[in-house]
Amino acid sequence: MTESEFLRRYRSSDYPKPSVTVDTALFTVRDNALQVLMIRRQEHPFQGKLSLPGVFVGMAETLDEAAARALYSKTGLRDIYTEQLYTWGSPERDPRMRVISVSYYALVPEQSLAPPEGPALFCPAAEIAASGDIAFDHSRIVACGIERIRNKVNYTDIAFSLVDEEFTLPELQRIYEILLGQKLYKANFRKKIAEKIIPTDHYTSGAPHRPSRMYRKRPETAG
Amino acid sequence: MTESEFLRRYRSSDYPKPSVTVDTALFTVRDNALQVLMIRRQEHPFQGKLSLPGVFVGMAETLDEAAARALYSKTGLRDIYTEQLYTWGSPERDPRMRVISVSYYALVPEQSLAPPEGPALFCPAAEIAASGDIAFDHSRIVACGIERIRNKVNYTDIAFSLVDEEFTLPELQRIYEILLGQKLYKANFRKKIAEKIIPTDHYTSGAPHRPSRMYRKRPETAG
DNA sequence: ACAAAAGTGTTCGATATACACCCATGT
DNA sequence: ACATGGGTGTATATCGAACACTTTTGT
Repeated sequence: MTESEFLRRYRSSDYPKPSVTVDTALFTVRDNALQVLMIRRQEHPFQGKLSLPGVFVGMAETLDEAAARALYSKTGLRDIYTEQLYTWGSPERDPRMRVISVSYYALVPEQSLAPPEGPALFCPAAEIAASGDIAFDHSRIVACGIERIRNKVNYTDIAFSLVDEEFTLPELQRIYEILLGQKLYKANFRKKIAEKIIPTDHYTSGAPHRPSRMYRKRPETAG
Repeated sequence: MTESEFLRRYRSSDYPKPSVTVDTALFTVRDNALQVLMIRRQEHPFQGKLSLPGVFVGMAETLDEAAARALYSKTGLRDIYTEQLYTWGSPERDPRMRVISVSYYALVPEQSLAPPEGPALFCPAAEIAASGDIAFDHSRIVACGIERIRNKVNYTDIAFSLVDEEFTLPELQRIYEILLGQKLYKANFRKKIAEKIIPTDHYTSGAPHRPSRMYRKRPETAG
């Protein structure tokens, strides 16, 4: 039997088929805290509880596309920093039926976000991660996202995804401090990121102290 | 409508349902190289090509259980170090139908493995990752596993999963060197792992040089 | 005695930590 | 003038890279 013949005879309904969703934790830094976009559920199951924005994976889209679709529908934003987190497959995680959830996280600067509307709202991520009253296993997904972010801050440039295109170093340092959960020394911080940034000739103004210079992220040097 | 009423009326067949598999890359160090267990496919699709051992996820089992099941059926081993890698969801990755693959990797010491039988065989992982002639996207999964291992070697204890319960430091160092792809200095290596090991009073013998002491892994200190 | 590999102490340089000080602005 | 936070130089501690040397076995 040739491969094409095999494929013609193949009956995919012979195999068990769970549903697959993509649930996305959208993080931003607001009010000196890492916050995550949650949805107050209007429908069963878990009506009234908070959950992450999620979509069923369409039969013709990739998982990344499904995540982008979910984010676009909630924020109107495209080209957000997005990364797959983990896949959750406990048979009891959804009371309706067997649902396997591929979780993603995304990072956006606060400035690029419109105020959330309708059932969407931002919540301190640490509180969601610690709460026992969140829909599905989404509390654990948020916890997983926080951990991943904290791990990657020090050896990648993900923190830059949380500031605008042009930013000051005090701003950027505050982001690092919030993600790491600790104060950093100004001088040391600047030495460490010096190679990752490019100065502009813009300065802030209006504050009752010395203006701060604005910078851009230096494009990654390949190799 | 109450939640239980909602659940009674819910028709899960209204939603798209891809198939979900778990594909597991079982790594070991053999012949001074990182090797991975591959299966020569007896059936379509990709008949005759190499693929990773995989199973369809049963409707009542977790993903971890599916991975353990796949490993047990190929190796007869239980309680192997196993970790989820990444989930692959391109619509074209399987020519039969839409299949989403949750990939895992596992690490075992060579000594605990029986010689592979039937269509199973060990292949140098780097070759599989570089090959363009592997079934599905399994070449990329292996590449992803190699990268993950290399990243985790330095800040976790995964290398210990590749040696027996009792091991010598030259043995362990060779594992590290193979995973990292570079020679290490004996003295520095020993200083670094000194806190992770406990000496036994066993020694190797028979070799035409000084015997080496055997060690065990020190149990993780919580906190 | 010698080869071979196990095992240990010490130096050197890079990096991170900590602190001290200067600078520019609004009030 | 001064309070406030932006911005920079310098000393110290810590860690890893590199090397030199000693030890124990089989032949």
